[in-house]
Amino acid sequence: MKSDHIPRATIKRLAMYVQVLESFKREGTQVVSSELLARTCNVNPSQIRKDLAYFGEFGVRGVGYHVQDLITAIKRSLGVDRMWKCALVGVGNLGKALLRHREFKYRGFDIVAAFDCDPFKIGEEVIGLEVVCTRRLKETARELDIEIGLITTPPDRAQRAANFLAEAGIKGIINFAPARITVPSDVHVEYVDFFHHLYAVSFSITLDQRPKTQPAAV
Amino acid sequence: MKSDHIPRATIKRLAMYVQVLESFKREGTQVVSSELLARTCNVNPSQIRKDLAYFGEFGVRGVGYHVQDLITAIKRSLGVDRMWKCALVGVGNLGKALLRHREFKYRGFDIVAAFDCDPFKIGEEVIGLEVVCTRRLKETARELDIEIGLITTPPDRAQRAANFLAEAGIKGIINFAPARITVPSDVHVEYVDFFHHLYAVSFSITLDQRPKTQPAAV
DNA sequence: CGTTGTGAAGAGCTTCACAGCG
DNA sequence: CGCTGTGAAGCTCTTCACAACG
Repeated sequence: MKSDHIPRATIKRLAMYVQVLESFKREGTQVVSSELLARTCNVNPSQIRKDLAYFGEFGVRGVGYHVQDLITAIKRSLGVDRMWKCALVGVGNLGKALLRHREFKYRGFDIVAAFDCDPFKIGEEVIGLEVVCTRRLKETARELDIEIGLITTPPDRAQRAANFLAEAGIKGIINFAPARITVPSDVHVEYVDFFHHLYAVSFSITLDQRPKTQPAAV
Repeated sequence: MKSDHIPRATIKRLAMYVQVLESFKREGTQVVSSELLARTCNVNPSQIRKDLAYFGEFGVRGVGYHVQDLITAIKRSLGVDRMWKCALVGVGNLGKALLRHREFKYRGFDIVAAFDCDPFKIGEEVIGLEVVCTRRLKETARELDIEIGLITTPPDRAQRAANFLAEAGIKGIINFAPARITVPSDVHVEYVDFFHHLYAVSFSITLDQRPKTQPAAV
């Protein structure tokens, strides 16, 4: 297969497969079929095989997939088989929480610098990382060879943070601020907004509870 | 229109529209066209009109949409025009961060109880909320009329938390733990895993940088 | 023999194009 | 006149069904 365009949804599922495969690994399972993995992930088995086929042939016919090998293969395909240096902009509640979150480093994303424009925060230390003035972002980021920026500012500061990051030659931005940003076309942006999950649950529950006198609705 | 099935993607976009509309409101804009909103959200204008049409006719032909009215209409459509009582299970780093996150209450999700099974954490207070033993979840949740559960346990405890929540008659679960869970079919589950955004950025950057000697590849 | 990998069919979402209407 | 609301067309992603093969 090895097609040239990979659906966004495939990337999302691959992340899920890794998650599930790692729990299989913890439980000592060495081999999985697409059928078993699919059941655990609530997707169609062919979906999994198709997703994997974008990147190569990782299975053994008649047997299935070797868990550890598949984890390795997916991680390599996604480019997370190495450490990415990240900078965080905006050391508020959310920013601090992310800085303290061990999972980032474990998953291959090392936050090596933290910036804020609040003079009261500059110089402060969060788990051994000194908060630096945002004005010094460009030089610091270049010095440290940072490739990815995490924006955790208030919404009205997000665009400015994005500008600084783009100027610093950063290649990718994950924006946790509830605001849209515009960046040069060579910078990849991802928006994190987990509230839509809360909204989705709220919506589903509300639907269930709305009286269904008329057959339509739902 | 008022169709009976609403795409998941529509819900996600509606959440984004609210976000963007609220920033328009902050800036004093009173009326927006689908074209302007679309440009800000990076989607197609008809997409927006179609998304809204699932729920009603909120616009004025020849004019556009009144910002505040549209916010209200979308929130009502999603069922977030009221306060939802939530319980949080797992008071670790992530759990504490969510408890401290003001945005939850602001967006209509009030975390009124926090549970953990670690005896050292039980009794501890996080922003004025006492951590309660998970074993008392069922009674407490019923007492407080809790409808939504947030799981922030380690992955191997997620299923147990889900079981407790389901038993307590909870209608929806947002699972922040990196693990799949199974619940009775009347419970709505949403998985929050923002790492797939990091993976997506990692993947995009890696693609850009991979030498394209052969036209196929990746 | 059982499971993968994959072309083809199918489903669902997005975009177009324009009628409808303030 | 301009923008919304919407049926129809277009397109992408998902599922099916089976050949390929360890």
